Amino acid sequence: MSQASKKSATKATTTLADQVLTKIQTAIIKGDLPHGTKINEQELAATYGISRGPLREAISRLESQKLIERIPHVGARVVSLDINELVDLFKVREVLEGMAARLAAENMTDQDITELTALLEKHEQSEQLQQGESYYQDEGDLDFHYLIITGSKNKTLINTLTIDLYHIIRMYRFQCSAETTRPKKAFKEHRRIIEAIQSRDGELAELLMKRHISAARINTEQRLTALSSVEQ
Amino acid sequence: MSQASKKSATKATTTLADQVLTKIQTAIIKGDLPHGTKINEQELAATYGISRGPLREAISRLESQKLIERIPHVGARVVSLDINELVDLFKVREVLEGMAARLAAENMTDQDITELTALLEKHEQSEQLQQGESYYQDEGDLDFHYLIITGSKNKTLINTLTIDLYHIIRMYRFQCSAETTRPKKAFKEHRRIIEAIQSRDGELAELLMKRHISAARINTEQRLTALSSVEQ
DNA sequence: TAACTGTACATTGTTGACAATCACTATGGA
DNA sequence: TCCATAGTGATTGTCAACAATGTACAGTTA
Repeated sequence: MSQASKKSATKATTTLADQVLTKIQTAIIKGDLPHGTKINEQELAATYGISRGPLREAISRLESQKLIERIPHVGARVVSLDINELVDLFKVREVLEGMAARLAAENMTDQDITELTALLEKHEQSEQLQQGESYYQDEGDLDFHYLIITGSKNKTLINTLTIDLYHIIRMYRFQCSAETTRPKKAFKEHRRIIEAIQSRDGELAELLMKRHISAARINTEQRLTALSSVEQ
Repeated sequence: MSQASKKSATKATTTLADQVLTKIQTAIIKGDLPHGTKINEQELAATYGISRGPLREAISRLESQKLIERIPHVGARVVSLDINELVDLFKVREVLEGMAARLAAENMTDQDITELTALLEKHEQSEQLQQGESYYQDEGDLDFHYLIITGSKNKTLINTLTIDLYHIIRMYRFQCSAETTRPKKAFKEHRRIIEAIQSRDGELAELLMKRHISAARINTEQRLTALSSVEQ
């Protein structure tokens, strides 16, 4: 009965601002709203068929997710990726997700770990199926990291990573198709991390996660510096 | 002198939402709006003499600063401190500020370090003057940490610590007068951290900062568990 | 008495109009 | 030609009224 009242929560009883928020989120992440795009309030409001009120609410949240930047009386823009800032982000990720892996090894329940291994096996299959296609692998990789983050059971850590930092990471990944060059390596690294968590070796899990992200960072740096030198 | 510019900026050409934001911030941090207080929009709007529009904007930002929590169609409440969550926060701080100290040792300019040592000496004087008074010491401690955080020159790290996490830390400190019991110890720890940064020893700076925050956490845990057992 | 139901009230979500501010252009002067 | 400045248009900030939702209370029924 209480479920009957809440079953409609699927999409019926959310607020307008929430609905539009997710739409704009995906638009930014997928690149439909490219970096640096000026956000015109009444234009966007008209696009989504809502008033400026809820739109501004959505913009406010997007700002807290670092997906857009706002200047008073001037307006909002989709955040633009600077290589140095991206490297900074990776370094913070390295530390925080390393911590998450350590805590996950300590605090995950056995069932949590079971789910994690199941996810890994699912990746193994899909990876064999679509070798070059990095799209799903990327989303799967995010799921992997997400499970470990939540497995840490540290609320501040979870919020910081999933709310404050991860949206912009998703954006970057989607638009740069980050892991295309090293999917097999990344997959092996995932497996080792899980093994460390299974054996409740927090220290090792932290070390491996740090290396995993560090490798991704270096890979990214090389790609982007090469890219920017071509542009010039 | 940065505080002087900050003061004038408050009333110059900021938006209404901004002005009210800072007012509510301090109200929450100082405890004028106690933990768990329901936030009534039109009531607060009337209090500050503004409309509900800018007030909702301010609430939105307070939410992103973790000072209040919101439920759609129900309302907003001032966040209430749970001991476990506070410990979680400290642990994340430990890792991130440790990282900040390491990066500060690597990236701070000589002038940055000069300012840092000047701050320390200022603390030394004021500490001798007002032994028991923890008020200023707390704010000074925050300045110390703030300088090191910004000294890391890592934008993501700076934003995460100063915007996403530090407001709630300030709230806790102010209301629980955290460091009253160990001001001298804390001061010595500060000095050693600075020495490590001066000698550009990032590893040592990180270690010392982690210990410094860890000690504060343990101190806090003991105080709060004692407090809660008394309440029961 | 306890639980359920429906109604009335209070609060939040949404809207469109109005005011304040900024960016751009053109005009004038040096 | 260049710079400064004032005017114009567009955009954001603010407001007050309206709609939708949740909450509390009263009344009814088992």
